[in-house]
Amino acid sequence: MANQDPSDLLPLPVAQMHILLALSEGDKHGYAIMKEVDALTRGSMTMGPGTLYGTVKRLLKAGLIEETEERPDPELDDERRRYYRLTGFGARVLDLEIARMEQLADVARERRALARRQAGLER
Amino acid sequence: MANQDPSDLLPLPVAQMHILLALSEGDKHGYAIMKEVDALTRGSMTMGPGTLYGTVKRLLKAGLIEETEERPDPELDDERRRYYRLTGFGARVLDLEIARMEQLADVARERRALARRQAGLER
DNA sequence: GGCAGATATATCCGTATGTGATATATCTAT
DNA sequence: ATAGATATATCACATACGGATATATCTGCC
Repeated sequence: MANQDPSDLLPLPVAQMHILLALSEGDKHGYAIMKEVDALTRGSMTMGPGTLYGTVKRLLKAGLIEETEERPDPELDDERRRYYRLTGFGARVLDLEIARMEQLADVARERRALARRQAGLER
Repeated sequence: MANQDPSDLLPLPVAQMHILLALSEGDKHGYAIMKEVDALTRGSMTMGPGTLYGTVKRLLKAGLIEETEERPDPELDDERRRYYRLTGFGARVLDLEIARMEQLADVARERRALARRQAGLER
């Protein structure tokens, strides 16, 4: 456990960010997370099993996600699955990471616009 | 060289993103880049020399930045410095990375807002 | 002149992260 | 029954990051 300051974990590695985001919709099992990432990025980011299961292990260890015993309708279920859930701590980290990305993207966009304007004037 | 599709390089590692961003303001030498990153993130991200020089090497190799012979006023200069410049290719990659971050942050914010609303209703 | 501290680059090494390949097994639809 | 999708897991390699260390120069100050 040992839940430190969530901002210590920033910037969050991309794979971790994507998994937390997928789980923010609700509990999901590993394979479903992979599909979700694929869908969300319209295929521009494909997360293979190596990245997925390795990263899930790290997220569990860091307490950002937890495995849950709750399972959907037995009809829809599949024994093999292992379901994961975002913890409160994980949600806090995710929110901070989103804010970090937004801030950085904002500053970056401004700078690039300025740079393009200057390049234009020099011609 | 071998300049492939810039989108192949996404997502850009954080350190690479920050260095490209620093250079989007104009040519800079390594140490100045470190300071810039520190300033831009208000100290929340400190880039040490290991990360800096290692990442610069990768960026050069990938053709995202290049070393320039142009130097400022001899009065302001320092022999030890090595100046770097964003290449056209690097600028394209940076723009794509900014767009990726914005898109992801937007979707993420929406999802989190929705999740919070649902958590509220369940109470 | 000499000293202290900031500036500047560079490399090393351990750790963290990411990815493709491979393996194994179960489920689903035909 | 069998083919292909679903599902988890691990391995080995590659890339990325970060602290520590080393070396040297510059700048301001006394």
